[in-house]
Amino acid sequence: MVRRQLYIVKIAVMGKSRRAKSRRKRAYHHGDLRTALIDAGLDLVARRGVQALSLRAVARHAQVSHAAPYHHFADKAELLAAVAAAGFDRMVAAIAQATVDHPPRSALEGLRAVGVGYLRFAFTHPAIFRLMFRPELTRPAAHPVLQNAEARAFGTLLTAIRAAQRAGELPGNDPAVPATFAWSTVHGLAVLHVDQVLRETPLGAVPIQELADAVVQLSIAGLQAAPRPEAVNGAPR
Amino acid sequence: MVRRQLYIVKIAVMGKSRRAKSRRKRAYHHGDLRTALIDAGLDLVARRGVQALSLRAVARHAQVSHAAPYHHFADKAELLAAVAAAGFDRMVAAIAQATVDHPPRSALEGLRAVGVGYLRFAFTHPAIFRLMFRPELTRPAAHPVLQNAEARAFGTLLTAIRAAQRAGELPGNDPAVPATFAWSTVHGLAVLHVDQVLRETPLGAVPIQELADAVVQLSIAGLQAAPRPEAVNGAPR
DNA sequence: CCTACCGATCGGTAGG
DNA sequence: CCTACCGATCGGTAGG
Repeated sequence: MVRRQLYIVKIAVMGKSRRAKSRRKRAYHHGDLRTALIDAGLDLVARRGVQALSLRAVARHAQVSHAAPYHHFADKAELLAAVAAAGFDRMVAAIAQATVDHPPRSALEGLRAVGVGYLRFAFTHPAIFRLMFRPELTRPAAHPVLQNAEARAFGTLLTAIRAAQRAGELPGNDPAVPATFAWSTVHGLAVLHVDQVLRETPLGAVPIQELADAVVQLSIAGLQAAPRPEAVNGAPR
Repeated sequence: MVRRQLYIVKIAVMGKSRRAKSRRKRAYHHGDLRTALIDAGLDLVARRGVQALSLRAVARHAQVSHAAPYHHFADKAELLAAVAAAGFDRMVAAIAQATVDHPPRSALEGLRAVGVGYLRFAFTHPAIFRLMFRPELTRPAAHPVLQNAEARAFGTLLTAIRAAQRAGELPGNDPAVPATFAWSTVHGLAVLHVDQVLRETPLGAVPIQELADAVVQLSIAGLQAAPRPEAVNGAPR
């Protein structure tokens, strides 16, 4: 307790003398370093990419020593998992915003908004998106915080599928396979774009937004057509 | 020239004395170190994952000093790009094998075989697959070898789509959007599985092979339904 | 929450 | 193709 007081005093003085140079500094020392580190991680990954996300770099970005994070996180993976979890929460917000921007007039349009929101988030925050799906950095199996955030994000998709099924706009009543398919579709486009793979193919010419709309559209078309597995067996349309 | 002879003699002797311990060693010194390094990279990534692919580790795995690779590759990225390119070639082979295993009776079945082959490769060689789509490690823009290999792989999909369009089994005559959609679909499932994301959702229960078949099926269904963009606007089936 | 320190690894180069 | 070496960075811990 006594020690903590001393820190705050010391830092307040430092903050004052350097205020012009880095105003952000003082804000990080009001007792919420944990949040400050997560914000620093989000900002750093957005600026410099996943590669730059060392524990020391995040600490530097938050203006603390590289030993400080260990006060709030067991190790590097736990810190990055928390950053990734924050990313999933932002993705959920982006999806919610997409349904606000284009109020759905049907359950299927609600589903489309989920896909559009997912892609919008990935395209707007490519580096964070990358981190969110890099299990060797975040070790999701060991970090319930991250798993829960993932579950919330996935839940928005699951809910939209279930709603469409209940409304009779999609066949079946088990959302598992349709959800996997819809997720695969938008996730695939997201990573192909974010990893700049499309750019190296003839497809690079088509504007990404056009591809995004088309892919979401085709995905829903596939879901609607679901209960005809024999269609592929060669019979012409 | 003289120097090279000396190396070979020296290594031959070493190889002899250690033959029981590492038979592979001698094979790496017949003048094709480049290939040996690529093979070592493929083997190493499969065993220990993308994380383990340092230039030095690859050299170690190939039983040469860590300076040796610079004789054949400008830097680490060029080596990893060559490994990734070899991965794309193996993927093309896997796709070809899938069409052999299940000879298509229609253009659409040919397209399905491409998707199944893609997924089979990803599931069989997850770590190599990961490397193939990690541009920060391979810097594809700087390595034509890799870009060409990517183009060959993508070409198999493009060809299958075009064939289906010409046969009248798929609508339209521009393969760009259908190819992007089909690729996104299988690629999305591949990375969600390889990155073990599905495992952390309720979907983890469904066997991956079942998901793979369903996703390919639904993808093709979406392509067939393509020319009805108004279908999503709420009209019940 | 900081300073100081550890061992380890890395990419790359000199120089033969 | 090797040995020896460089500078840099890293994750983590001691110890206060």
